[in-house]
Amino acid sequence: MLDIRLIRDTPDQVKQRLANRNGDFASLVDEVQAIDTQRRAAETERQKLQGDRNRISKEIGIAKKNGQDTSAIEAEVRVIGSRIEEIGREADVADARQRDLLLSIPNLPHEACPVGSTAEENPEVRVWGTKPDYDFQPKDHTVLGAALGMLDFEAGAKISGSAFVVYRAAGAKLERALISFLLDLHTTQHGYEEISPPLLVKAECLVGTGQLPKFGDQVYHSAADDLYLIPTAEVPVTNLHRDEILPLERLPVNYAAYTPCFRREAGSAGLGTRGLIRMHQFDKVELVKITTPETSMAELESLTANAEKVLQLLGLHYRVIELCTGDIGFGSAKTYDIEVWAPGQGTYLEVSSCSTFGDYQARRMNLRYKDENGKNRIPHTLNGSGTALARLFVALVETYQQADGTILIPEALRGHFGAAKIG
RNA sequence: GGUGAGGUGGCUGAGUGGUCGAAAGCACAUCUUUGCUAAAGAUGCGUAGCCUUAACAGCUACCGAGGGUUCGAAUCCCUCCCUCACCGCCA
Repeated sequence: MLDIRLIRDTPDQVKQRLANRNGDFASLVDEVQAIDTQRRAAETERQKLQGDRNRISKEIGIAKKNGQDTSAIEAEVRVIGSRIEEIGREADVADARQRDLLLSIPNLPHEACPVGSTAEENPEVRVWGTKPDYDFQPKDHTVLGAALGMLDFEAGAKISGSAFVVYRAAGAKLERALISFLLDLHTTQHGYEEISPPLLVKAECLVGTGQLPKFGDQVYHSAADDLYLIPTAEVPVTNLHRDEILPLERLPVNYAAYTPCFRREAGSAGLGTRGLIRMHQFDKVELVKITTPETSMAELESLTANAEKVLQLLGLHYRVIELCTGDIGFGSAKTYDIEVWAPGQGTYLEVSSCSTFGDYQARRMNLRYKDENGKNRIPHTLNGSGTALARLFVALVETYQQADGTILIPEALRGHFGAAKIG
């Protein structure tokens, strides 16, 4: 969430920067300011009255010790007490309202984030490789998957409904090989610590990373236990340090985690899309960093580079685009998307989204660190997919398909997969 | 799931209704002294909010969480959570 002081001191600048986003947040900013004024007035009065009560109660204690009658003065305190209750209720209501409002205001786009309103205005940052040529018509991964017995969408639908899939045989093994390939790369080459977190988390975690309260309809929820299925490993992994004060030596924190991700995709365009492109459950290796504010921008570049390395090693053509202010996520200050080329689709697929959240998430989850002067400061959090598996699977299978219907396994993956081709 | 014990500041640990935000020790920081790879002493040392300021200071809240009793709660009552031990069950 945003710093209330920033809103208090420079509301117009805050509004101006939010105006570059999609949606109208100016009225929320006004409302927060109004509530903040109310809250502080009530808070000040409450504290003054509490001070009075503390002082007088102390006097009562002393008087009683001296055997004096205190009934009159006790009655006086009782009046103060009921006033404290009254004004305290006001203060609490205002406080809760202020927090709600702050939680529903998105992050300020970073100055370095290009201004724009739609995805069409996202600048392309760089391109790696070229679109491969085929002397045959490249097939879609669903066709290849069915022919090679790797993907079974009917079984997925039968067991769980639409947008679920069953990987089988070489498909299941390829998925598993990709997961360990990604984890090994990031842990041994890029310095990340491997994390295997719970897949069910408490509501506080989702508030911390920003999915709640606004996007509650997108996550699966177990009502009986009030636990949520994670939509991304970002949630449990970033929240590992919720409510903590990290020593400076601990930074930067670098975590890599493989988890399945669960998303309801309610009202989402493309949910009916054929194949693996948009599923309710998919695998992903996520990279998470916690850094000092000074280094977060540089860390965003290295995080993105770490994710790109995956595609380079696999020999997959991709491009990196930068999201404009109208297209970045709720909590993000700046985001790069990595899109891999899928020949069977004839389009680029987003396989990674690398963002810095500035101090937005850290503030929500009360995460701090001690700086060199021993002062508590708010660190920056970053995350990026390294990468999403289902779409990587699509790009890989479609890119390396051969005229005879077999699929070549790229050199870098053969050790993990244990064979040079499928079919 | 059952029974028992317990949750106090970075750690250990005292504190069962009234100058307790909390003794003491450890750790840490600064200073002093003796001196040498250590010792002694002094001082400081939680978090957040409010109000203010050039700065200091002041006030309020926080002793697992939330309620309650009371003029006053770390301390009494209720609910919940967590940890540990043993038992049961179990991948």
